[in-house]
Amino acid sequence: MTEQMIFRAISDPTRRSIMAMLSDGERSLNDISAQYEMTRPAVTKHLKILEQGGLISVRSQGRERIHRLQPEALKTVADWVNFFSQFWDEKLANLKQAVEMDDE
Amino acid sequence: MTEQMIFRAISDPTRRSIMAMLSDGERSLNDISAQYEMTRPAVTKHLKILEQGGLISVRSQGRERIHRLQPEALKTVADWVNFFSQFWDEKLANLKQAVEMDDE
DNA sequence: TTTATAGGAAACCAAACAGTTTCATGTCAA
DNA sequence: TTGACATGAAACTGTTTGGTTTCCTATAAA
Repeated sequence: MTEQMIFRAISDPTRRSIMAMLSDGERSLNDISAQYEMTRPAVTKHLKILEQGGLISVRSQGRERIHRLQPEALKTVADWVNFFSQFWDEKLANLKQAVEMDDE
Repeated sequence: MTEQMIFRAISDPTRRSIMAMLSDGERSLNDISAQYEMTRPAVTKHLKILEQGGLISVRSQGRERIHRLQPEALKTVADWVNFFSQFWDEKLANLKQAVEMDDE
């Protein structure tokens, strides 16, 4: 679950689309692959990469595999973007800093 | 400069490293490639991909090519992450929304 | 206890990617 | 105006990636 695994996982449009789908709730592999034109094994590979990046979790339920979004993994990306945000939006950066201070 | 071009650009660790370097100020190709073990043409290719994603701009100055960070391009990524941030941090999401409202 | 359903695994493929080497071009400085 | 320097461009290469097809396993339902 390195930083690179996360950036790799979100670099593909299909995988970002799957994340959006899962933001609406859990889905089985069948449910997910039904939404795409590619074959089921192709979707399986995308899900594996998302799981390796920590962006989703998977559990078995009977003969199904249920996939759930793990959005906290995106904190890594948020932090990375936030470092650069200071160069384009001082106000937002300051507010974010305030929020982080407040958390401690 | 599609969303995909941006996500592609930031998916490579060398390119993210170059962005960090440029956050400190403009750099020529020579300055940049001196920091990496790979050859200059390899760095050139990375810079081209960053440029295509709108993350850097390039200008000629004499025989040099000066590269400058364009962090605003990361707003696209920030927006995308922010959509998911509502699922992990309500407080931060609300504050961000307030900032956006305030901008209009 | 068959049969249908949900998924896993392996072998394969073409295209994209990250890198190299080699050579050409433009600009600055003696 | 010659030499050094900064870069561009093209051809090539090995590996990764996103996809396929085929076959196998496990669970649920008839």
